[in-house]
Amino acid sequence: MADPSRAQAQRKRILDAAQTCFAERGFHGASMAKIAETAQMSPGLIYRYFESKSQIIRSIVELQLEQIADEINHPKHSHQSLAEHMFDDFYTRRRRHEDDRLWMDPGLIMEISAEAARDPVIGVALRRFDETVQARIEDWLRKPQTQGGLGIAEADVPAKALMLRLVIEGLKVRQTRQPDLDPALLRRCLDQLVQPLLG
Amino acid sequence: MADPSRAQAQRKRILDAAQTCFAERGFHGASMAKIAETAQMSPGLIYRYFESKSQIIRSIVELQLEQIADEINHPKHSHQSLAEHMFDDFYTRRRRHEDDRLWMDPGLIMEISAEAARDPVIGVALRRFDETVQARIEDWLRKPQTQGGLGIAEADVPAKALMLRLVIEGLKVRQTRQPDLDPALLRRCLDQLVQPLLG
Amino acid sequence: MADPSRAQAQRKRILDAAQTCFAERGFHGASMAKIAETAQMSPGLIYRYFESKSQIIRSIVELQLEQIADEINHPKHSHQSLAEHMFDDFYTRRRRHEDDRLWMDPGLIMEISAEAARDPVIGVALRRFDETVQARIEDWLRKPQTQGGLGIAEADVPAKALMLRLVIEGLKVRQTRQPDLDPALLRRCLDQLVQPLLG
Amino acid sequence: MADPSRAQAQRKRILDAAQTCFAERGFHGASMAKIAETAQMSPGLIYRYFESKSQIIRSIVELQLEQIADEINHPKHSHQSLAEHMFDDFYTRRRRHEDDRLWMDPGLIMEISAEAARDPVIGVALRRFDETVQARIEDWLRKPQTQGGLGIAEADVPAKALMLRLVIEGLKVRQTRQPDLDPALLRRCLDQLVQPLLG
DNA sequence: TATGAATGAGTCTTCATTCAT
DNA sequence: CATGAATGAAGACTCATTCAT
Repeated sequence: MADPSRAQAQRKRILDAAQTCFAERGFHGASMAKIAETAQMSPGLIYRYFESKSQIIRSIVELQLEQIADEINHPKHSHQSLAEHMFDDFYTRRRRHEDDRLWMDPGLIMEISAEAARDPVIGVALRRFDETVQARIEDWLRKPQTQGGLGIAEADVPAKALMLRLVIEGLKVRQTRQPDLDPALLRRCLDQLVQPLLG
Repeated sequence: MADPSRAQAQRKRILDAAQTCFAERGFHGASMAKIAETAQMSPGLIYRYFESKSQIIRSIVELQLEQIADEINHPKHSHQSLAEHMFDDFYTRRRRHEDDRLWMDPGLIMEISAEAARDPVIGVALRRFDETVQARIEDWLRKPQTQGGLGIAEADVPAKALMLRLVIEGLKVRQTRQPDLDPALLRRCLDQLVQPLLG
Repeated sequence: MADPSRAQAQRKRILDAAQTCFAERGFHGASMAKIAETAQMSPGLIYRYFESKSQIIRSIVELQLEQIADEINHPKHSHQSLAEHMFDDFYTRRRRHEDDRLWMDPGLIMEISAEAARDPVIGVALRRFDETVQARIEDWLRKPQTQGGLGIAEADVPAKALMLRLVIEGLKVRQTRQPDLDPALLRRCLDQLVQPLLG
Repeated sequence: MADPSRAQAQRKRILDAAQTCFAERGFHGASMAKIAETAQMSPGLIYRYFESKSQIIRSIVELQLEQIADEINHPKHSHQSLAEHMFDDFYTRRRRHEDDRLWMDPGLIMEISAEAARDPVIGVALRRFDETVQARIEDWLRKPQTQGGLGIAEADVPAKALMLRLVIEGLKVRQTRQPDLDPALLRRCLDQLVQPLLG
């Protein structure tokens, strides 16, 4: 009677609901009851698919981090200019992924960073994914432009990858606090920041 | 016999304890009982000096933001190269201010950003201080180098101020997640980022 | 499976327990824990059915006031002599209504009067019900005896209604303080008071 | 060093303050801190003169009851018509006694009645004073008019004393809930009630 | 599988009372 | 005698989790 695909679907419903609630009210502000209501199921049922609330938080964190990692060198972005991509990303907060969950919700990013300092499991996960992302960014930077990369010299890769991360993460913070930032200004800023990255 | 200096000292004890607890467990993970224990006083006593837990959170937030704002154009940094300053800051997480409270605890920065999305009072405070900081950074950028500024042309000031903020805030995030980042790498990265800022 | 009748039954259990506790220890002397224990449920469960303790108090107040208002011109009393009715009422403190809750608990009446001076919601409710009761008493006084009223001349109605209320409320106070009052004495007293009311 | 008159004065200050606070917020709504503030002294000092808060409540109750008992056959009222006296009393809620404490604050009367059902000491005190008052009213009723009494026949005294009490206590309740009652109406009502009392 | 009522430990907060000064 | 800071035991209320149905 165990239907793995149904179980999978239920887990997804829960995670979707949890993500929505967490983005709105934070990990600690969102109650299981609210998550259950959002998922249109009973609170008790959630515990058939997740051991505890912190398991849900950890799953959300893992999913978000995976999505970020996937996004970094996603083919559809490789032909875009880097600045353009970051620019577009900034103003499309509410864009939804194909699985209907928000992609890198900036509020969640802050929550995750804060939670990482507390839940050691999340801390480890965050650091592990940080490394993955780092590796992918570096790959992307050093891959020749003919293969969708930037073709940067090996010696410059680590520093430039770090530069990229600083700006990307700084953008996430700005996105949370100043989502209506003047687009023209941001565009100019990003162009100036990215030029030396590529040059 | 109402001793204002004692009251002040008690408030400080409470804020110090709260900051420690908040940095360790987050605003919502730290209980008043734990804060009281850390401050070595009874839970009830805290309420002689603060109306509620959220008043304490708001006080912490204001203090942190004030410290950041003060630090931005502190004279002792104006003669330092910008990259050097940011570099030093990164590796001195546990440096304590003269009043013995941690200066810009990176974990707290994440908490504040997360909390701002929930507590509207903190949201407003954060936005107000953002504007203050923005103004100070711009002042600093446009002030002639003879007066300790960077002497940047007016037209470039807004974009460069934004660049600066992105990198600063990106550094805060990195500081939380990767405090043992290779110093040589960071140094190289910052130099490359800051050069175009000044040029 | 949301069972409205169960919810109704639970609300009743809570109100019954609350009324018992309030009558014994007063609105402020009765703790939610004690009410929960009396209702044989956990404290948390109460909050599924009532928003707060003061909502419970208000519900009790409303119920008591409704019962009083209902009782005033209840058909079964209209054919009784007025004095007889008041007399009977005095000595049946512990009589329970068909819904098993005490009817016009005299201790509660004092609590309500005291609380009305503090909780404005209760103050308003009390004044509103006062008016309702006033209107019903007046109706009863002026309705012809053939219809179960007293057939009192319109000009005399307001003063006689007030007389009635003074005596009724005075009886409530006596009931609290001197429940074992000599029946024969009370009977004689009421007869003398009511005669001029009717005459 | 023990100055009995000073101690007496301090006790009075405390009781005055307590009465004010209790009348405004009830026995349980008034905190010791508020009473201390009203008495313009420190909370700690109160405990030099009273063992506990409930001792203060009991003292207040005793004082109120004594004042009521005293007032009943106070010479200055004996030459007044009874109805007139009750009428005057109704509309002079804020009149202050020579010792500056409110006389028979109606709100307090409700508090006391409610508290009597809870604190057995107060219950006993209330019943004891009830008896005293009863005796005094009866004395007054049976004393010849030449001596300031009403000269009522012995056989009628108990019932008429009870009638008097019912109306007096009913008036207290009305005073709490409907202090702006139409004076002409009340006058008419009282006249009709008191006539048979005297006749 | 699903419900949602029920639990109870834990949270913030208040306040009568004590005690060092 | 007097202060008021300090205590700590409740109190109202919340919410993750369980379990009978």
